[in-house]
Amino acid sequence: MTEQLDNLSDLLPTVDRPQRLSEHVYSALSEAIVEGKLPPGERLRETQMADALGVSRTPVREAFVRLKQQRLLSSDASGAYYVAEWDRQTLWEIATLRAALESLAFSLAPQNLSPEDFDHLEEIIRQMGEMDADPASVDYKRMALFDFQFHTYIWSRTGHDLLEQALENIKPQAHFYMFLTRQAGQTDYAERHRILIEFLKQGDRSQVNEIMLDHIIASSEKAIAWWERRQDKMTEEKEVTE
Amino acid sequence: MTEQLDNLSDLLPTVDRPQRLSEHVYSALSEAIVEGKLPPGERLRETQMADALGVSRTPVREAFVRLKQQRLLSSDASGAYYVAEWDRQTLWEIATLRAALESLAFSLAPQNLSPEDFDHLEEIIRQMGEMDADPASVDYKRMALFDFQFHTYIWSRTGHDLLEQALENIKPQAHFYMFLTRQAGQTDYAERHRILIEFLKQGDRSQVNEIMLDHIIASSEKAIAWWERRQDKMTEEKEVTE
DNA sequence: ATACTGGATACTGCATCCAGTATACAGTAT
DNA sequence: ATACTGTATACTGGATGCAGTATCCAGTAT
Repeated sequence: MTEQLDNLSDLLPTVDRPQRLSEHVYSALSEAIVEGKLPPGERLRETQMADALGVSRTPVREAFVRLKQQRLLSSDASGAYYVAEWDRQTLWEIATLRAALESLAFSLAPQNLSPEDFDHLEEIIRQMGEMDADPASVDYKRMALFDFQFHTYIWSRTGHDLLEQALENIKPQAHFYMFLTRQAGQTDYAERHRILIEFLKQGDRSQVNEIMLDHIIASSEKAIAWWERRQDKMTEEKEVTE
Repeated sequence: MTEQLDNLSDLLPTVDRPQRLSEHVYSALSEAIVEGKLPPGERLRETQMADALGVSRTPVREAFVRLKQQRLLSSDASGAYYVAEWDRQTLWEIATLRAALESLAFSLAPQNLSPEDFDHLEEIIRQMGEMDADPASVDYKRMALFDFQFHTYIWSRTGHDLLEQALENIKPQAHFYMFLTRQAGQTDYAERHRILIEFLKQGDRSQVNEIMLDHIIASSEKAIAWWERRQDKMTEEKEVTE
């Protein structure tokens, strides 16, 4: 047993360590909040949540803290946690912040994009196009998946870990935003992303802000209007129940 | 006792709640790290830190998690924590990310700035000028204070909570960066901020990126060079000690 | 009935405890 | 001596315990 095997780590698959429980709790909660399964304003209790998920309070606590930082939860002076109630202002903040970060991403990525990368991105757009063409088949979750595949791919090509993480952090909110625009009837995802590819290929870098503002914010009014209508409806229903 | 006092909260000073312990731990650690009191690469143990600060492990844990998110700590697969070791790449990431966020801040703030706000900002610059004029008296901590007063004031005028928080989150890193540029001999703080005021007053908004890149990144090479020299020196010293 | 007050209940923040795993070290074999 | 291996120690993630405080509700006074 004295042979040299200095490339062992290349040969063997890495054992995947069990994720931290707080990660699970975090993703379960962020998904539920974004999809509206946990109604805005709802109070969340550590104990209750721990019991529901079959874990102790510690990981729940950690997830709560993180969700609060991301504005998916809010908390009052006494420390009680609530599902955040978003309004026009919040949605605007999310959109503008994301636009600023994506601008940086899109101004950095081009220098690291190979022809193969573009093939990959175009394949994603092709699939988006299929869904756009047949609105009946539209499944917002699948479309969201494509959208995020596209954007996270760009993020990974920025060579900028901190930026990548910042974008990752507002992903749930962006996800929610996408959920809205889709509900509001948007069906030109492929086309809108094709514009981005064009920009990456040969765009004028100084235009990056306008491009991103258009991509992310332009459709916001429609989405927000839809959101506010839904809000009203939910409030009514609540009043009936009570 | 039936008089009406519906403006009670205006009359009485609010009782200041005791801050969370994890906040104290967080700020103590971030300061220590930024000022190099905790050497990069140093392993930090929850127990040790808890004992040192006279608290239990729980708040220390919470602070560690937050510091890790902000890249002030790193941790390996086994979960052990270390003071982050920054390199040229990290410093570049911090500077570019901050520039992107400040760009957004500086494009939003002008519409909310009153003449009084400008008076306030100019007063800060005046004090900076005094320190610049007399390099011998320079106290980096005091200058950092002015710098942050200036910037956080802008942040608070953006009307964008999420952005404000994002900037607040990279404040320790920005602070460290400032610490570097100061060591590297920069003495034109007042002048550099005067440019920003000019921009806020009447600048061409589409130039915001260039302005911020200049303000934040232009001096980075000097700072990074200084940093790398310091790194080398510290490594040598360490070798002597060992 | 409505408004107030006191006490029971419940929840959060912090401390401590426990289990599983990594690290350090000493003893053994080469 | 150097390399290996088994054990003892220590550390982290997660569970639980405890104290202080907020919330809820019933009983009393108006």
